[in-house]
Amino acid sequence: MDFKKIEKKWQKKWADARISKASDKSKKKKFYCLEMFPYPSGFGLHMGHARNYSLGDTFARFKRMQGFNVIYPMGWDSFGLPSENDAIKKGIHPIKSIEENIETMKSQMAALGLSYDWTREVATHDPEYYRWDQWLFLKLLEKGLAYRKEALGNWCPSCNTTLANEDVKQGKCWRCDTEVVQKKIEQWFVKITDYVNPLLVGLDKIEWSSHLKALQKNWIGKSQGIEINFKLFDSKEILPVFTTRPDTLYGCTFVVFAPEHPKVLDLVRGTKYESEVNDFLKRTKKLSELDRISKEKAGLFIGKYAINPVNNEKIPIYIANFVLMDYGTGMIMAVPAHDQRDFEFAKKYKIPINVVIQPKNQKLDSKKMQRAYTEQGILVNSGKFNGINNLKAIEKISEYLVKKKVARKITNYKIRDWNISRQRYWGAPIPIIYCDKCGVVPVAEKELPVKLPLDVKFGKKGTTPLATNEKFVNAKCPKCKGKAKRETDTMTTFVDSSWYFLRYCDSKNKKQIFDKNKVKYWMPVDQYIGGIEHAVGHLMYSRFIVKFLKKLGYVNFDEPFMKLLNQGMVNLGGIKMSKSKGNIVDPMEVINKYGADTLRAYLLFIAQPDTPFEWSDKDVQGIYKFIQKVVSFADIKENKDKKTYIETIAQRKIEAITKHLENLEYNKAMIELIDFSVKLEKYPTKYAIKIFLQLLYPFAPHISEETWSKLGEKKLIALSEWPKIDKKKINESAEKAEQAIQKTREDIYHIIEITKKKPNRIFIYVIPPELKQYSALEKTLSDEFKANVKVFASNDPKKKDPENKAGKAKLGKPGIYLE
RNA sequence: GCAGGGGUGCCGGAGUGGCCAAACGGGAAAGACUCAAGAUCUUUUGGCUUAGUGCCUACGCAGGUUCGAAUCCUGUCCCCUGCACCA
Repeated sequence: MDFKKIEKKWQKKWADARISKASDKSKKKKFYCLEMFPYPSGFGLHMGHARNYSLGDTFARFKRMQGFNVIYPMGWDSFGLPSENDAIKKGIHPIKSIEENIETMKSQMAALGLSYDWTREVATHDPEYYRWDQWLFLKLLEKGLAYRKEALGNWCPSCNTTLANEDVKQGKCWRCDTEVVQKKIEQWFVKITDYVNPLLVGLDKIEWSSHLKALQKNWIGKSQGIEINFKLFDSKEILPVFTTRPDTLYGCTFVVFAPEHPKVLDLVRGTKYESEVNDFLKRTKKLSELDRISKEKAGLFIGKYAINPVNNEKIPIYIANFVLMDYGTGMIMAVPAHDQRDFEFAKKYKIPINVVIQPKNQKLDSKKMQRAYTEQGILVNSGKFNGINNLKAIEKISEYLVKKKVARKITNYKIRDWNISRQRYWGAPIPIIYCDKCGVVPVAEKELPVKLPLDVKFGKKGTTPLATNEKFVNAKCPKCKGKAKRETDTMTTFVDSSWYFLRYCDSKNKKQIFDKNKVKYWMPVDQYIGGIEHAVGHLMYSRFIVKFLKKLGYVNFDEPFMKLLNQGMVNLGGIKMSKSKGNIVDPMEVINKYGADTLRAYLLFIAQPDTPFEWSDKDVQGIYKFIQKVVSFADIKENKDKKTYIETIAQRKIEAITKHLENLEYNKAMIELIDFSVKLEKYPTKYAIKIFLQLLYPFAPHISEETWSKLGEKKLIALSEWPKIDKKKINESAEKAEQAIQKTREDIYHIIEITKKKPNRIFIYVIPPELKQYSALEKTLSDEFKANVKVFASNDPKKKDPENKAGKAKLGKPGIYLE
């Protein structure tokens, strides 16, 4: 079987028939099927891509057959670090490597039989693309959503750039796994925090997995509580703290500042604590984020006291390494009796522990406590709130404090503004000019794009490649026309990818980011497919940008991706396939050996699409056998004996496979297909085979097309209509079954009558799938009859046919057998 | 700690109230073909077994509902994934 030849042939025929073309002008209902676009890597497609795109292509082909006007585009997330690093190491300019890589990957995608509409292709390194990144940036700036500030940022020492919080996974760089350090640097931020509520509320509208939604919810980290004002002792100064547990306020025995809190130095200035505090700050600063977390709680009394507003107690003020500057107010009220961290700290520094919540019918002794009591309970030592359940007390004490004007209700979020600056070359330049006179000046919209110069030097220490091109750096101030310098940072590639799906709708537009009407027709994306690693990055940014564009009036929807499927990883040896681990199987090798259809069908069959699976060559061979069986259907002899049976099966398969595909249960659909093929082998009819091929086509398009044409079909299967259930056939079959059962019942009575014998057992051997009804037949027989007879029905001649069991009774044909 | 998802035979993985000792694929065993291997095909693959259309034990564990439970309910144990000194 020459798969390569067959596959090439059909790929060409599909291209000639333009089956992938998504028409902007169509009366059909649209369907937007999208996969996350790849970075054009020098290593080409990996198995993860193959899995991702097989899922997408199968779905797109399915939807086309269902009669939708399907847009199924592909493009390139072509800015980014790897090619820049290659440029430094190997001296190849990114523009060269990227464009070569794109060509390679494109041909690999073709080999896999992916039916993209290439007329809509985009590449983010194209100035015609990134000018709209810059345009977006200017819009954000104009609306006050982009700002520049010097702040502690996540710095990856290996990538030599800052990272957004979303790029840091478990304290490490998402790209290179290097531990991230904190570095103070001036960067551009986007106020994604202005959109927390829409981002949260919008989740209810979209069909994403609860897991993914939870990730985003977690990341946004909404928590409602109150900000309580503690007074500085002997002063009018107010120290606000944020808490979600005002019910424990009576048990607060100290307050703690984050070490970096600016107030701290003010408070100790000129006191005997100053040098000690400075020492402590120096030590904490040295620690990386990770070390700081893993280290034991450590802190320092700073010689000052605060007043607990609820009982006017004078309590000491500390600084401590476990308090975060960028959450809440950077200061906490510590309740050692009921918070484990505070408990440990209090034990270490011998601070009093006051129990204010107790379980019912039990007294807690603070001296004997081994750990904080964090369960529910009844308030004690809490003045007029004694005896109240602590959950209820949260509300009561809050109200009391708000009334007293020492607190206000507040909602806090964990999510931070989005740092978009990268100190790297291969990205979209940020369209900003710095003028000594006028300050920060945006480039005018009509001057876009600010082109990324190709003539730069790589690998110069202490500077970025962009800064080595003086022609680029030195610019005229747009305002005063005086000498000025350009921003040499570029944007994170996540800006590029936060709107590319909109550009597909109108990829050639030179006048505007896109035509509103075209986007209105195609968007939102009906089915998005991609990795879960983008849960809080790309998927959050895209939602944000779309909401922003809606506010600007550019789009009329506020959620870009209605349905999302996160495909699972492909493992080998128990871990994810990766070049660095050396455990990869190259999809192209599999295609060369077994053909694209085998690879696709295998990837879809082997596991639920969202579950990781272990690669197995043996399993691939199993699917290969199946594919070969399909080929043999082209010259199979019809067997009309069981026409009704196999045609009814066909109806069932249409129903099941359609349902499974709609639910993205590709593996189950494949199981049904394989099962169908087993039955077809036994009772083949042309009608059933044709339905089978149509159902198989989205999964294994080439071989389905080939077999289809060998059966004498002139029209492409790709252009055929998705099979519909033929109710007549189902009814017909049900009727037949009903008749057969009727007849069986009569026959049983009849046989007994004429033989005058009472059989011990009756075995009904049947083919039709309505086995349940046969099984129920026993119940319809008379009681007297039932008392002596066992009725058994089976449709499995293989297992139950005694012929196969040590040559017992002959049982070749379906019918009634009495013993 | 918070949040999400799971426990089915040798393995992967279907099955959500009776066609279930459990689909489909892999593995293993036997046979056919072959000088042989591979490929292919056929059969077997929980235990007992008088070989039966039988009995017993089984879908993490323990109970419950039901004529009937892998499937529903309650409790419990275990595993995975994400976030995390977030106050």
